[in-house]
Amino acid sequence: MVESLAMPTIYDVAREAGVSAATVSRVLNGQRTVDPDMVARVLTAVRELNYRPNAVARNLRRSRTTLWAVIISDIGNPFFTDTVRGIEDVAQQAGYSIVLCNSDENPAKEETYVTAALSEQMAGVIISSSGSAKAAKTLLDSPVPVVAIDRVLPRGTVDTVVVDNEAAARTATRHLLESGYERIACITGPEGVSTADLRLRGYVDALAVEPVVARTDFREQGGYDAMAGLLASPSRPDAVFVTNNLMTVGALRCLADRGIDVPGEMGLVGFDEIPWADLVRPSLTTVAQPTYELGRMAARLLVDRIAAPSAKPATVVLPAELRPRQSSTRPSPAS
Amino acid sequence: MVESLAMPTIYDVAREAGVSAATVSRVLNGQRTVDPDMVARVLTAVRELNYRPNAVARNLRRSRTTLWAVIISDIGNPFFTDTVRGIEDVAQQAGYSIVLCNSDENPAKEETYVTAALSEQMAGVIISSSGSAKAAKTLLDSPVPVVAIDRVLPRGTVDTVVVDNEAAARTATRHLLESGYERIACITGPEGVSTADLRLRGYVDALAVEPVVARTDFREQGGYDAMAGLLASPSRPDAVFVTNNLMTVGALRCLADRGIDVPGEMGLVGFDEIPWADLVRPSLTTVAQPTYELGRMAARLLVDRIAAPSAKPATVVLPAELRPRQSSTRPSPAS
DNA sequence: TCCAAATGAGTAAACGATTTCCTGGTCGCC
DNA sequence: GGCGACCAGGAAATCGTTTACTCATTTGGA
Repeated sequence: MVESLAMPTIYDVAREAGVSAATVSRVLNGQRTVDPDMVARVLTAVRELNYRPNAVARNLRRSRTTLWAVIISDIGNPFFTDTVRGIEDVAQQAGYSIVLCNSDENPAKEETYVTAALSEQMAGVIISSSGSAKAAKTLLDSPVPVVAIDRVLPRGTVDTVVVDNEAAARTATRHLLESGYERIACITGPEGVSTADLRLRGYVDALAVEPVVARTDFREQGGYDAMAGLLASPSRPDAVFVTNNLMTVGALRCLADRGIDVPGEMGLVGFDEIPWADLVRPSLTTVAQPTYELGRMAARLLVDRIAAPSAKPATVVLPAELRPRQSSTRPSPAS
Repeated sequence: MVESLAMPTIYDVAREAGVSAATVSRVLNGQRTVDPDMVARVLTAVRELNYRPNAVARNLRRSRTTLWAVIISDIGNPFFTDTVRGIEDVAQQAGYSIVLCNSDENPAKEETYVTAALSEQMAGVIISSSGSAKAAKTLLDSPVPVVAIDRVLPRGTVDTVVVDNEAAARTATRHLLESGYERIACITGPEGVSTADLRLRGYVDALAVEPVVARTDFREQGGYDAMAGLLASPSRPDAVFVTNNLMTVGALRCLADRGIDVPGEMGLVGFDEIPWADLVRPSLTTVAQPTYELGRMAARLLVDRIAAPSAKPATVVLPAELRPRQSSTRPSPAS
């Protein structure tokens, strides 16, 4: 077995086995029956030369790939961990591999990844939009199958998998009201990102009084700063509904830094489950999403879409579930 | 602007602009100076047709790509979040994009991703090996530039970026000893994974007495089960050094479920920083790694390796830092 | 003014696989 | 025995770029 710098091609294998390149291809792809003796010769040649088909050439010739781009907005968000697993499990089953692209809530990065996915002729795209209208338009103008997950695509009529954000936010807000909190604020994400807007709407909807809203990014530092702002404001709340997990952590850290008692002085409900919500003291009340199932469903929709590109786009809405824990359980005023 | 099913090719653009395909290519790649008038015509044609170069064809022709495969062992581990960011920042700078592959600590999956990376002619691979000797051999036998990160590659002489695991484990164990714990156990990962073995060695090294070791996977459930096992064993420890973050969470949850007081009844030090280590009660003593820097360094090594494929492989060892918090602070026996 | 060098654009040959088309041989059936 | 269907294998076209070559034209220097 000679090691050479250049990778062996199918012609090298053909020469070594004494057959034509077409035969090698047929052996490797099992398209047509090939003489058993030749099969054996080809396979040994493949092993001898340590031959590995060049996927780039194959993809060009076939003008399709077996890759999905999964464009998520924050790889550091545990929300996406299970979601990606769900996608991956279905993809594997269907013969696709996934490549993960982390846009980091940055529209420019998102656009880069979208154009890359199109240039690379990806078989499909699953995207949690960071709100870039340009990226959305690029995708919609292209023939590539797309599924939106977690967040709807701006102005997009594509397959979509989301949770019932508005209803879940209403439930969370009502829960705080029922716990006896009176001045409930909301910390939410950027305008134009569907989850931020819908969860805000649910909160406003459930509230009888004037809403108190802090808009920030969906990151931890944003949550920290927003919480600090609310604490300093004249309309200081006695409870807060935070519309994603990272901002919840930020808010929590802000409260801890200032020694503010949760849930005594400040009630807290966060959106998205957090792996350690029950380990922290006080334990965190959260709105849990069926993350793994979201991923599975998105992948299934993508498989179907690839099979039937012109079918009518579907929207799947899954329920989210309130998990009441200590951070929203107001001690009785007797104490 | 006519929408057609087939993507336009460079020849469509050439025809539209009234030039040759070569000229279009030159305009788009800025190789040589082209008549400004032609440049303008080409660019409008590109816009008209919504043309996007086919990266598959380009890669084939150039016989190289601008993609790096980053193969990590667990996407759910926050350790990798910052690491991937570090890699990404350097990659972007150097004109590469990264595709993330999650092996999930599964050697078979890892092998799949390795062969995929080679087939797809990736420009380089950064890998945190889950211990598959086969995957390692495949990589080493190939001409693709490889950098090992976090964990050394089995039997591999490649560029490597790690922390000083043994020293850090010694420090952590000594810290528990100095805090007054006497029967210190160690929960570590699979044999053959370098971090598991080296951290164990550091622990054994620092200990004067007979070590108590539980081997499991690097996952949360494994940590839970290992902790449960230690609690039930005759040689029940009064402190435990856990060699990664997920297992630490598992151990912590096990202790919480059984109502065992930390740090009173059981001291705890975990390897890897955890984003919420200071929010949990008791706060967690950890060995923090320079995660972002690990990623940056690995990416830099990869850039260098691509530039000089036959240079001597380097190993970079970065320091890890003990962050003492409550979980290892034994209350004075007076109480 | 003339020649060499430089420039700019087009033609066509790669890149490495898959797949269509074609050829020669075998088999089965009348 | 003859004819058509079938089969297996090879030659060559093809996917969409980039780029080595070619050639005409311009430029600059002597």
